[in-house]
Amino acid sequence: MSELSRQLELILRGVVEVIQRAELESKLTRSLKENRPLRVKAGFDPTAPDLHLGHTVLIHKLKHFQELGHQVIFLIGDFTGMIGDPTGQSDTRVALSKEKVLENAKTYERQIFKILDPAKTLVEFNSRWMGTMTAEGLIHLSAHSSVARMLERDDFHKRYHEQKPISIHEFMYPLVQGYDSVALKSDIELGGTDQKFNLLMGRELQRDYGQEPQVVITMPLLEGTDGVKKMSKSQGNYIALEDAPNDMFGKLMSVSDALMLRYYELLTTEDLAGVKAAHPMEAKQALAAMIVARYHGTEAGQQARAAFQQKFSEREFPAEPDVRLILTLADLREGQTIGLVDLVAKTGLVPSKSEARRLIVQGGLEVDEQKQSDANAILSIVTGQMYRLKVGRRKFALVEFKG
RNA sequence: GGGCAGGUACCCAAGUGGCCAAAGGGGGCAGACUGUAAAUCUGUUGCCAUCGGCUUCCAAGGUUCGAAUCCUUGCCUGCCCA
Repeated sequence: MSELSRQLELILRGVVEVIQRAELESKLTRSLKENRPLRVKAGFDPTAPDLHLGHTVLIHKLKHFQELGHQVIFLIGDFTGMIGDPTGQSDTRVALSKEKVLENAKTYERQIFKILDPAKTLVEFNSRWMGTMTAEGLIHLSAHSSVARMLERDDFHKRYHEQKPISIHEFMYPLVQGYDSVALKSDIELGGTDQKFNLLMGRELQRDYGQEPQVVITMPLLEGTDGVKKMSKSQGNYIALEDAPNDMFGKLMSVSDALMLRYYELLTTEDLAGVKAAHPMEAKQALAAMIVARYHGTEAGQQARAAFQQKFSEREFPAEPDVRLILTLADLREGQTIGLVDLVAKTGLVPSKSEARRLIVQGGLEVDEQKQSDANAILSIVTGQMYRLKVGRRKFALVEFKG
């Protein structure tokens, strides 16, 4: 197999679309001939402090390029993050402060290097060129596209017809992202399928600025834990790379069986037929352990699995409760008693007393493994004794009174 | 600048003087069941409380015995015209 086809095979694994395939091949051929690595860019907006599994689909693809000896550019959209990518959004996104964006960006670098080789990765911030662009420059940039062109985009189109607001600055987003490719002279840009419009804008702008247009490679979107919408920070359906091992494990277990297969497909190299043949719960636990191990180490993966089994499969009180509550005299009524509702509320595991009451009536409270469903019950507290509360399905508190 | 239509709970969305703490859906939570924090079914979903009370329907005023509902002003959004 030639070096070209070897590279192509790895590059094309799992991708949805390549625009244009022929251009990719000629870029690769030239790269090999001239022994000059291609500049491969993928951008991420630091709109939340965590990268999540959805991003890793792209990062793994970057990793492939890195392994093939190309120059990987991890672009942190600290400037675009302040605009907010309107892609797929039905509302204007809330603009983030510069401070917040920078704070988030810092953690990104640390997180990607769990996958990418730091020595071979170029980390860039688009504020480097956008932050110094003059108003004149911006206006010139915006002259490269038109309102009609923007409204071709389905998300804008919908919002426009649903009479929902579209702010002018949202039109700037694709332009700025496209300009990033000009500034970085990128040969290839990776993105999710939803990014196609933005990615293509890079090609147009590069042409306008006299550069050879980048090749666009789109990757599938990973659905979030709800199984429907794409995994996204703003939807809250994500599994962050820096989620604690137990959280990460639990979130993966809460995914539907169908979605589990999708995760196997996009996040692992496991044989899918084998996964389907396995017991769903076993398969899901194996997946969860695998992913936790990837980001927290093998041992953490094992431990998370054991903790999960203890807490949910066997419904035992966990080694480490969510809350340890020490009661003082001020918390108790006369005769050293406390109402159940008050007790549950004091753990802070429910937002209000009404919620605590509801939970109790519905049978969601256990004290020392005894279900307590009388909301008006009063508990006598013995000094120094530990009380183990199970609050709802997955929250536990250890309560003690020290006189 | 002018005209018109809107702003309801976490989200979407009914309600257009009392029967409204406010339909319905989504989401969340709980229970049952199970193979898991999956699926399914059921219940529940402002706050405080023993009956019952208190604060909500963009904001501030007003009309009324009584307002989410009517009036005034303001703020915000969309459409049409300029």
